[in-house]
Amino acid sequence: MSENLKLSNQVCFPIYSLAKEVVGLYRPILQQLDLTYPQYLVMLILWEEGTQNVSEIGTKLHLDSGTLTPLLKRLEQKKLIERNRSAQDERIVQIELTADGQKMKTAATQVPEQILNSLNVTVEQLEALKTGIDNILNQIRK
Amino acid sequence: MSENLKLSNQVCFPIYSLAKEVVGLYRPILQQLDLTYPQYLVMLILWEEGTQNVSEIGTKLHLDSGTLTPLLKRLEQKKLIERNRSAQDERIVQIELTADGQKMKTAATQVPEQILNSLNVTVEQLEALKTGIDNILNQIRK
DNA sequence: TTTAATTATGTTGTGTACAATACAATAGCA
DNA sequence: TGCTATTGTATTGTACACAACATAATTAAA
Repeated sequence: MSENLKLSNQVCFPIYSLAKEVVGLYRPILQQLDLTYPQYLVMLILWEEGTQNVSEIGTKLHLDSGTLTPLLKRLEQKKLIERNRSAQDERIVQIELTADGQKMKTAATQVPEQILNSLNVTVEQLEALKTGIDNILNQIRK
Repeated sequence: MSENLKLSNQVCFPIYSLAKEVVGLYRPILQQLDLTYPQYLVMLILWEEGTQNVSEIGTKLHLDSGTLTPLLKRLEQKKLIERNRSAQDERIVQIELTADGQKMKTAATQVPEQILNSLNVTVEQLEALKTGIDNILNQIRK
């Protein structure tokens, strides 16, 4: 196999591995909030942008309803969100923070700092990595 | 929130997203071999390095037995591998390619090329990304 | 040599992740 | 208005992914 062909394995596997490591870094930190990483991503969107449709959340996180529906039901069970059908269009389910969910935002402000610490790399390294990843994501998604 | 703190979200989420996109790129290509991406990774190891313990595969892929045992049983059902306990140490399960599994190696040589094409970026971009990812992986794992 | 610790794998439970499908509600159009 | 296509969500089935625990075999130590 030529060197170029090997390269795809040598890049794709580290991408796959790094994502698992990153989720693993979040795990003990988010455990204090009783959240998983995908659940945290949903909460971030609600904290930043307020009430959202299921499909809006799905578009932003690139997750489909088969993933989101059970995930959102778990957040609902924890009393962090409410799921209500829109009166105007009954197909739409609005996802809204509860008071508990809103309150969690304060505790969650500590998460990024803890992650940055455990990543243990320079801001310059992170920014370079972000640029490289965004380039490839744009190529793949366009 | 300071810009630096936002950075962790702005890097970690793209890492998480990119990994899903990459696995998604492999999906239609590997479908022709009736393999998933993690199954393909196991087959790659067996093609390159021959018979392995479960734990050796787990170490190389950073996967635990709760993931590997059912995955390996699925590969066994497809007659691509055999699982045999070692006579010397009966705790050890040796994972060995069948003739069918060995034969698949030829068809699979086309996979890296197809992935490189669909990634649609330059080799330089890929190598830069690989360097960035490997740096962070080393930091996290050390 | 009996016991204790370690090792290797398996099992169970929870939680993504996505394809395929279903279905109800809305929108667009003839 | 009625019909059709589209939209938004839910359901089902398959497959990871990992924590926690269980179990059996081996090794090490007293």
